Amino acid sequence: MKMHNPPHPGEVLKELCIEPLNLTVTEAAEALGISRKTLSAILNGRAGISPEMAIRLGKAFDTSPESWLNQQMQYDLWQAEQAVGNIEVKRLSVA
Amino acid sequence: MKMHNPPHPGEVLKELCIEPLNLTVTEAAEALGISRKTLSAILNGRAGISPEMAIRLGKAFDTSPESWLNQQMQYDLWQAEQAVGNIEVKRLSVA
DNA sequence: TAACCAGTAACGTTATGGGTTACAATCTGT
DNA sequence: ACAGATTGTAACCCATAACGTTACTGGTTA
Repeated sequence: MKMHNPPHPGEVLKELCIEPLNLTVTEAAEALGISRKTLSAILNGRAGISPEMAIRLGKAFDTSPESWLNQQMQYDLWQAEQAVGNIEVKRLSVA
Repeated sequence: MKMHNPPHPGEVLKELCIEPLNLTVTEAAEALGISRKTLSAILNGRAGISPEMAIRLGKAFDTSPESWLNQQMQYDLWQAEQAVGNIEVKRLSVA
């Protein structure tokens, strides 16, 4: 039932992009055109990947913005499912 | 180059879910457990699909929350790409 | 020791989701 | 034509979140 909680995209960013290239947070932030604080927040899971940030990451690391936003979506969805236990919604489908 | 602007998920929701079932906005909002105003905003493209809303839509219409969030992601990404013309980002990839 | 690096707290700005209430316009059925 | 339902939307409130600057603190290293 795919019950594994998805990693925060910031972790992936750190482990797959920043660390392999031996980049400091300061350097990376500068290259991305954002503040050191903002990147730090992302890397430490205290901020999500915004659409604009996904574009920046895509350009910097030559990846697709969608891949970043997809990870973020999986993460957010998981969080939301945990947060709201069972919402009361009437079924409206034909089934 | 896939230069078509993605439809707002609200349009899709209206055309594929609300209208086919002959639901009024008021009824649908009530069934979803949200305010009429909130649903109206979504249907008219003035609000996006939040993760929690995607869960509600998934339960109500027996669809996957991911499908709604995916549409929202495509829409947001396209908007962001239009908004920020060309952001200045240094390339950090190995290539 | 001095320089750099990272996390983070404090503060402000802007944007967005969501709720309630209320009003005006439009259907719709009797 | 009149009454009720339906809808968009404005006004106002609240909470959250992204982003920035400044500044402090602790750790690492040349």
